[in-house]
Amino acid sequence: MEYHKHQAIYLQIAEFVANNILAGNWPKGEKIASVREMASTMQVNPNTIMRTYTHLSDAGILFNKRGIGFFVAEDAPKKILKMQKDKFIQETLPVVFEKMELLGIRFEDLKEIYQKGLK
Amino acid sequence: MEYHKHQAIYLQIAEFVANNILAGNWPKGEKIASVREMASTMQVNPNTIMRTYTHLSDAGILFNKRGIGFFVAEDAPKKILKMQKDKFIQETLPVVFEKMELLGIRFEDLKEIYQKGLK
Amino acid sequence: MEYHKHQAIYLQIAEFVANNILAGNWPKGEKIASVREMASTMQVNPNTIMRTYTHLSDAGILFNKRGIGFFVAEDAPKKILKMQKDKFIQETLPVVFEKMELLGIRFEDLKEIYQKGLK
Amino acid sequence: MEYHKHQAIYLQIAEFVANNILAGNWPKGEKIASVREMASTMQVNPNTIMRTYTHLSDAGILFNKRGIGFFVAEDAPKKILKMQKDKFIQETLPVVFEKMELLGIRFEDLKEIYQKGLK
DNA sequence: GTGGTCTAGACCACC
DNA sequence: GTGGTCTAGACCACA
Repeated sequence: MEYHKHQAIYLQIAEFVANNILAGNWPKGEKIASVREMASTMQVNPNTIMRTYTHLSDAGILFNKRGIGFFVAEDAPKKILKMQKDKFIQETLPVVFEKMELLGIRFEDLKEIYQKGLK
Repeated sequence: MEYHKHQAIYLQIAEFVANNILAGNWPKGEKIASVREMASTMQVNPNTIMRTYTHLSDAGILFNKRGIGFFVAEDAPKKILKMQKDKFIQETLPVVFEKMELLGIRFEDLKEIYQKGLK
Repeated sequence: MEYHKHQAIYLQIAEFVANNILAGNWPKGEKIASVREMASTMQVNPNTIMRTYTHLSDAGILFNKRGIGFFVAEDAPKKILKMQKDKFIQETLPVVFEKMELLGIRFEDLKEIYQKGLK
Repeated sequence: MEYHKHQAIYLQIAEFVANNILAGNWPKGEKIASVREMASTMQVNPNTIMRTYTHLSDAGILFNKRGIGFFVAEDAPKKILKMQKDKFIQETLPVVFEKMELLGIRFEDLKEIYQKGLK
């Protein structure tokens, strides 16, 4: 896997994990790769994977059983969607709106463009 | 200059030229580097620069006098903005709208988010 | 097909394509010959045909689906007429007006000649 | 000299002769090349040159002295201009007007285009 | 010298 | 298979 420099690697791996869950590759309730194993697969430091798993656990997408490992939470897909939605609203949209301002596109123009796109 | 592979080189150079004009480095009416000269500077084939210049001429950003060279058009900055606006509407917005659909964000939700961003 | 040297080959082929569309040989919405196929038929380099097709697409006479081919646009005949009209105004008329100047024919004389021609 | 097939060769040579007179290469009153000499130079049959000279004599551009040769008439340039003017009005303009009709350009549009061209 | 066109051949992404 | 881009090298008209 290639990493780009515009985002922390642990977040890029978090997206990778999330996408696998969404795709159904890793069913809910199932144990996922251990920190050391995943670190080896992804060719990064185990600490980085730990941050990824902790991050996903905080979001309720994973949960862990001490001494055993990390597991896919029951409603993981739903949580992932919410996570992506939040990220989209907090990171992507502001950039889009800023560029609109720069190019002189008013919000009112958006609706027209949006409806054209649906045709 | 580095080129990324996700966009044609001639378009990347076109953006480079446009940015220089917007920045005021190349005043309107002024002759810009000849095709061969620019090709040497940018380390690409003259045909590629020819394509860049023709592209910008079609957009009204440059004009040329045969046997003399290419020049920055009078209202180049205005045309560049229009070009960027068109590109944003035709390339960026569709992707944004598609992702909105995927994440279950309705167009009506946008207005609220937009107004929050202005505070 | 014979090519004359006073005009770029890709433009002569563009006219050929336009005439076929106007004549109804290539109905709107229909796929036309692929770049390589046409190149073989016309005995020119594929790049030259690519230029022809791109030129006609820029003018809205053709459109293309990536990986599939080029197609005749819905309102192609209308666009072709506009294209020919523009060419006539930008290329033919200036030459006519220049020759008028050379021969000492004033614009006012034209009207009389024009009306005689209608009889 | 190259001949194109869209016009009789004797007329093409007539234009050639006329242009030389207008350019001042062949001063008025001067004897021009004999029929045989010109035929050799132009690589055509003497009969063709004879038609050319007769045509120009009819128009008052040349005159001949029997047994001596053909000479440039006193007011040849003026006659040539009139000849070209007549040809322009009777041959060129009708074609232009016909094409205008075909392209949907009204005579009223001409004035605007004409004045733009003068800028 | 300038732009403009054309060829031959290559490689890529997408379908 | 399709279009799309790029290179290398050539030749042309025009100024």
